Parts: sequence; C-alpha cells; structure tokens
Amino acid sequence: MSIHMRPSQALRLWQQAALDEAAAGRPDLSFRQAAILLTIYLDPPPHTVRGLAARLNVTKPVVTRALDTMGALNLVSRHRDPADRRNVLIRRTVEGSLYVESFGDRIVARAAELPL
Amino acid sequence: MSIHMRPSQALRLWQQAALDEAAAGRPDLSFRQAAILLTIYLDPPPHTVRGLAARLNVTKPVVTRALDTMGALNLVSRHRDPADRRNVLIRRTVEGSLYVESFGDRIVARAAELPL
DNA sequence: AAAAACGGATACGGTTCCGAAACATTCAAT
DNA sequence: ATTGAATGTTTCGGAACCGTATCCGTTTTT
Repeated sequence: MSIHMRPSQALRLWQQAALDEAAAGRPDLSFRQAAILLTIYLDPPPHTVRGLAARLNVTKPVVTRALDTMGALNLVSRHRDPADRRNVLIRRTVEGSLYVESFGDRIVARAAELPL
Repeated sequence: MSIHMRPSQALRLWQQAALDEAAAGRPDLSFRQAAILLTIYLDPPPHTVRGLAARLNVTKPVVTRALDTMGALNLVSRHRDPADRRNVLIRRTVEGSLYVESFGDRIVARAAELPL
C-alpha cells in the first residue's frame, strides 16, 4: 500500500518542511548534504566516502567536505577501518539520530496537515 | 482526506528526492532556497523581498542573495513595482515553473514507490 | 621488494553564502 | 521642502562549497 499524493500536495509538503527547517535556525543543509545524511541513516552500513560518492553520483571531495561540516555539527562521525586502513567508516551519532528522527516526525506532521 | 505516512517513509521519500536532485546535476539548492522558490510558486502573489524574509524568518540580504542566484538560473525574475517603486516584485518564470513542476512530479513518483 | 592500484584528504582558484552594518532610493508626513 | 520611515541592495570579513588535480598512506599485485 503505497503513498498517494498529488503534485501540488507534494510541493506544499516540501515547502512546509523547508520552511520549518529554515525557521528553526537549524543548519541549512543542501540537497546533497541531506542526501548524504539520510543515506547514512537509512541505508545499511558500512558507509565509506567512496560508496557515498558513488551512490550520489558526486566526486569524493564533495563527500569529504560534507562530512567535514556534518562532523563539526556532530551529525556523523568518522573512523578508520581497522581491517583496511585506507577506508574511513562513517557512523551515526546520537545527535544525528535525534536530528533525523525529528526531521521525519515533522514531515509526517506536515503531511497530515496538507489541504485537500 | 489527509496524507498518512510513517516517519521511516517520510525520511526515505526525502532521501530519494534528494538523491534525484543531486544526481540530476541540477542546481544544489539549500533548504532556504527551496523554501523561497516554493513559496513564490505556491503562495499567491505579489511577493516582495520583505514579505519573503518575514515568511521565512530570515534577513533581507538572504532573500536578495537567493534571488540573485535563482535569477541567474532563470528560476525567478524581479521587477520594480510601478505603484510603489521601493518594492521589488518577484515573479515566476517559464523555466521556474517547469523546474517546480517536474520536482513535484518526481516526489509523487517516489512516494508511490515507497516500500511498506 | 618494487610498482601499481586504491581510498581518502588536501591544494588551488573561483563562486556563493552568512550576519551585521551601512547605503541609495522612494514614499509619507509635516 | 525637510524630515522620517520603508524597501531593497551593497559592503565587509569570514566561512563553506565547487571541480580538477594532486598528494599521502595503505594494500595489492607483480
């Protein structure tokens, strides 16, 4: 049972959620950053820079930089892979989990409010 | 009849849409920019810098700069208000309409694909 | 052991963005 | 006509981001 919505509802939902994010004074993530963050939190680990770059079809420095800023915000953390020390494994954090969770909750709430 | 979705579905939807945007090589809009763009296209005109800034709870330069970049992308256009020449009226463009429309369509498509 | 391949970070030049403050232009009030 | 307020833009120093290319450490291959 899939989710049905009309384009106007989808756009309104996106607007409301974006307004929430902007107004809440939260970090102003870009689409790319959001995609990286959500991929880390939704897709099964392990996550590497290379893997994320391939998944998003962007270059490695883009991922490195996104991890720099999100790491500074404590939304993700980096650790060397002990097995293959070339790899960097990206892991979730408590703060990142809270951020993602509340983000999801807000979307659900906004979706429920959508006008016909 | 409102839209029901679970947080996991909302997050997955957001991820898929963000991945689409990132992969499509489209301009990498931030939440704020997206909120401004969608407000221009969803809320009834006229739209002014001040009005948008108030709606988004951001400062005026933020709106001015967002309009600079979106204007360069031909997503919006600016015109002085003939009635009160202090005002700048922000208007939609053909390209912006296409962008917003296809964005909405993509969200709808992704929503329909969501797993249970 | 030497060379090639791999994963990630860094350097570079350039663009965009931020918040705060100052700015020009226009309108309204006196 | 002057003053004052309102609207939008610009400036400033500082930060983040882009893509391309290069570098560094590690692992694999020969």
